[in-house]
Amino acid sequence: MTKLNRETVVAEALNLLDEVGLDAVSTRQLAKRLGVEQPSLYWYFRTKKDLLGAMAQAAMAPHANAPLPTPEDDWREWFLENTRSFRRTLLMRRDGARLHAGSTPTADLDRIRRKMSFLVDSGVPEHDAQMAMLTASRFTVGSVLEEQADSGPGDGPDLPADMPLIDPESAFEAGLSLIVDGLTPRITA
Amino acid sequence: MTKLNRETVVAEALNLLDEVGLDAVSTRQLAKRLGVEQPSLYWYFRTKKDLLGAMAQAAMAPHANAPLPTPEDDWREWFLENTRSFRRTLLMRRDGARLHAGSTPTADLDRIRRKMSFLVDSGVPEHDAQMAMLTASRFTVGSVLEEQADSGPGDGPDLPADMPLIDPESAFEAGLSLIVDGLTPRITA
DNA sequence: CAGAGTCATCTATCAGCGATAGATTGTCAA
DNA sequence: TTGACAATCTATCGCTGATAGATGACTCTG
Repeated sequence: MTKLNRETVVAEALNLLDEVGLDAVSTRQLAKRLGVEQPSLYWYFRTKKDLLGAMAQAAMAPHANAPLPTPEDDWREWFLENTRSFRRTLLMRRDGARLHAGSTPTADLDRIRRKMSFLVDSGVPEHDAQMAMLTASRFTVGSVLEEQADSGPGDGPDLPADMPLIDPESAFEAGLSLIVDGLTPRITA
Repeated sequence: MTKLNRETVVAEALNLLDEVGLDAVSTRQLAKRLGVEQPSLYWYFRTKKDLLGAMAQAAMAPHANAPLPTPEDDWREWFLENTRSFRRTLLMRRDGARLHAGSTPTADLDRIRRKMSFLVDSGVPEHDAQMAMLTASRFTVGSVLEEQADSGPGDGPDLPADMPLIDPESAFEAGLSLIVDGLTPRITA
């Protein structure tokens, strides 16, 4: 048996997550997949919450490792794309938004500061830049949370034809535009 | 023993929620408080998810029963106040946002339509009105979710003095302003 | 080479959970 | 008085996260 380690456990936990959903991720199912007994996992993680935290961090890696903006970038386009990247990453995993929201994310402060600096250098007042980043991120989490909400059988209440059930991506783009359009007139440059 | 009923169970469940938090709400604890054995609850609720759904609906009653806008209202002021009411209601209960997000809310379609009509009558294009309502509600859920995130001991990572930890209400108001400001220039009236 | 130490895993077990089956009681109607 | 139905009970199931403590397997030291 190839030896276990934190990364292997997290990787397999994310596979399990994708297959069965967050509520069905149990230490026993995970151990079974790893060919190991359930208490062995506790050598690598003090609690299941710790495991879920590590899973959340790993799941967000694509967004956390995406390139930072360069001074030539258009702030508006960058802000849109950055928020879309966040959303795409949440959508990559089943229940990605719940997993993310349930963890206490160890934010990469340096990364955030670089993004903020870029916006400030582009003419966005610091306070507005901070609020816009926060707003977009919370809006995104709220959106994906809803988009990924369990659509089990007998779930959806009657949809009246007169309010025609918007597609999640369009709704996200519309909200994102609203936020960016609210930010735009505050530019000083 | 005064007889049990759905409402009593839900009311006591919400009390329990406030005391111990969502993760610790169990049918056994709830039954104990009601002076009843645990399986008895299953007479009133088919599953625990059903109970949580009823709890969510009851918890949102203050917002769901708030007065609708009148034609004299200023749409901007009303939109702000409506979103604040939603936030306040989520904040009234411990883990209110998680409880709400975890349920499949049986939206009161007629209420929503009346709000939409008000906005449209105030000059907001229908599509923009719909997107703005959605955006504000998702932003609010995302915000309160974060605000209510378990702040157990040893939770908060080091806060550097240079990014000074914004207060939740101000951040919410700033984001809400951004959304309304994005909507404003789309008015046709 | 012997022994000590420590890493990683195991077995066994705990208390708690949501849920179901089926017996039992209480109340009201025919 | 009997029968039906509503509401609750007892007993139990399989599952969960977590802990204690034994065991095997390396590795380093003398």
